Amino acid sequence: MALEHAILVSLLERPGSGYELAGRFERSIGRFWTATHQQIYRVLRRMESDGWVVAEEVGQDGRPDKRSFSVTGLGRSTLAEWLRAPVQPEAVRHELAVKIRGAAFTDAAGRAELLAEVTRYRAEHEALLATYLNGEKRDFPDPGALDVGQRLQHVVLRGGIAYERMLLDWLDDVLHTLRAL
Amino acid sequence: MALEHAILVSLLERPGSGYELAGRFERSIGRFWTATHQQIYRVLRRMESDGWVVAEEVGQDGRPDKRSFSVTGLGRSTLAEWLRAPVQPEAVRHELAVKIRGAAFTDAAGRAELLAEVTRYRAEHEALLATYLNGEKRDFPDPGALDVGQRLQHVVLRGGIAYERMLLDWLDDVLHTLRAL
DNA sequence: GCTTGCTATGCAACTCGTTGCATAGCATGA
DNA sequence: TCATGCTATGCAACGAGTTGCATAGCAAGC
Repeated sequence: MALEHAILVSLLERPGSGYELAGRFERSIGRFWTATHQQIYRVLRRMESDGWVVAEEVGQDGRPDKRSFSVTGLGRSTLAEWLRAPVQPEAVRHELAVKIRGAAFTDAAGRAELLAEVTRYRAEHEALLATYLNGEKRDFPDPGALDVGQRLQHVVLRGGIAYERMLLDWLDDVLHTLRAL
Repeated sequence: MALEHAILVSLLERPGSGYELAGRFERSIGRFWTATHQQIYRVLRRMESDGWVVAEEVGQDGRPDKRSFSVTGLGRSTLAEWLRAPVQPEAVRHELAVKIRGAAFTDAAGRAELLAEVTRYRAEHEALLATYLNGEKRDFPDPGALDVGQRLQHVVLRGGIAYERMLLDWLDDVLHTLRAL
């Protein structure tokens, strides 16, 4: 498991509350590690009791208090240790690929519906690519003048961009194949 | 959840036992949907009691009997229904991306170790790409003469190939970035 | 002769992830 | 004024996935 570590990285980049973290996991970090607020709160509580993070109560007027977390020395060294460990083989779960192979066992109407769904899915990822490219322009306008953290964030974002471009090309291939069936 | 559906597709392509399925999930299907034998046996039992698959006892000499499963009409229509449903947004879990962003919070020695790990990871995926390309040459030597099922299997394999090529290019970018830090 | 490995299936315990729901006050717009 | 939506946190229940272990006989190599 590594939600803990994704949270450590995010909190090192900037301390924040569980709610704020959930927001980041919807936006930036969620590009490469998804999590719901439930998971985040539960894991944060465990991390706090293990001494990886500490909370600071922040009173706010008009809304509930929030607990802003930051990473302790122990948290930092735990992360460093994890960074040294080999990358675990990923659990691949590509539903669309299953559906495409499954299309061999349905009729023409079913394949037509799949084609429509692939088209919708493609539009979704086209929009996502646009978001990434926008974010790149906004956050890394001058790639020559970045600090270490930014350069690493940029190379991860370039990975997302490369992935989306590859995906769009492949989806065109899929659409072509489905139409030619 | 869709392990059920991945199993349905695999059993429609060719009936087999839980053990055989586990093998396929290690090799071909596992490219886009991983599962252990435990998951497979448990889900198969549920699918059997729901009437999606039926088992045939096959006696074998010298080894335990096996139960070969095949898909029923109900299983087939369940799959058709699932094929019509929209693709669920995927749970992205890219550990390496977390580690790369985490590298901003470690020292030079830690970054050197990460660089070594990325190099190892790259070699692994280079080998995987070679396996895919070999499989393509073996299974689809004449792309003009394929039936519907094969054409769909081929386009999914092309997706795997495109993914691995993209990944290798990106890993080169990562290695370059880490070295230039 | 012994170990290792393959076919073949399964139990038990545990952790992780998901879903639905609850609270609570403020801001915003219809 | 009423509904919707945002900030902020949490419980409870369930389903999915992982890990360790167990059985059992045969084949192959050291």
